Amino acid sequence: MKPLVIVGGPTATGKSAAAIALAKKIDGEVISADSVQIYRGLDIGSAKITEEEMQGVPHHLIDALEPEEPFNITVFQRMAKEAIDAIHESGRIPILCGGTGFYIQSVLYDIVFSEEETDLSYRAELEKKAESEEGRRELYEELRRIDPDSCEAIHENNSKRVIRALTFFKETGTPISRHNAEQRLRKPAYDCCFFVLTDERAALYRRIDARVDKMFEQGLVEEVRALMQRGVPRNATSMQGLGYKETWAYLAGECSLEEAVYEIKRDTRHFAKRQITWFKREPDAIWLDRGSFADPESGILEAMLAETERIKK
RNA sequence: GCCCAGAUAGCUCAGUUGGUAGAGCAGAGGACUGAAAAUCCUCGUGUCACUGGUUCGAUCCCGGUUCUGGGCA
Repeated sequence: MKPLVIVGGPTATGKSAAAIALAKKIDGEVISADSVQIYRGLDIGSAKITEEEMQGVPHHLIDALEPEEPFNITVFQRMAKEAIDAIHESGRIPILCGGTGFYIQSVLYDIVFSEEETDLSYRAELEKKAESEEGRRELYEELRRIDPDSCEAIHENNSKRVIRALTFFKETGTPISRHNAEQRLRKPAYDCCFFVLTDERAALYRRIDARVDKMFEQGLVEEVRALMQRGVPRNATSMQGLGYKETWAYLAGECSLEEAVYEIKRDTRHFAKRQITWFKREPDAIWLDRGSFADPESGILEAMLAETERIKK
């Protein structure tokens, strides 16, 4: 199996810097597993690292899409696999670095998704139906008919996932619950070192608050204004990013700047919690807690180097 | 100084016609396999400010004290 290093963890734990430091030591290249940094022009709000910070280490899947373009896990998976293959080809080590656990998993386990959705009208129809409460109930009953196991796993209120289950069945003729059960059995597709950077909760939250304040000092409002003026639609995938949707609301006059800042900090905290939950399911992850090192930067690098010896060969 | 209104969960507040109390937010935990920075689920004991009194029983009624608003001087 080919080697792959993964650097995951919640936001604001120093993943990017750790990945670069490691890349320089083991002759690696970085692939970003981040649903917002992929977009050109979304720099401040995504805490995208700069050219200088990259220190000459090649980075993939950063600035790879225009802000108007849609993005989802299948696009990510395809692009990430292409990058990994190319890096292996050149004899170097790919380092997948980012906070989106779902994306990381899709690569590590090489999850199979269904074919491209062809009938978009069906999905639109379901989405319209989901706007009302009785419509949502009907969708759920429909799901119960075709795939009762999914009803066990998906809550009635989670119409996003109910809709996906229904469209999946329509496209493939098989219940998504069966498909998911199969995918869950997959084993890692790489010889992998999976690091999860973390920190004591209070320290993490302090760092998140500081980072959000810094984003506004750096001009997040201007960044979002420029995207608006460029004509990026509000419902674009890129504008769902934390910091972007709230700043947009502020610029649209829907809330005060203080409210926007408060919400970004709060929602980023919630997000960090969800990220941690995601990584906890990973059985072979090596957790590196910043608080347990006298000097987190060098301590984490040393720990990573010791582990990656195994896959370098 | 006087008058009025408050004081209940970390915060904002509701409530108990007297039988020791509950929402939202915050916080915590979880799910997730084509929007994932998305979407969704679960979790609520706190000297009901303090202190006397009435009462079988007071957070609730009455008196006093302290504090916080607002008004009048």
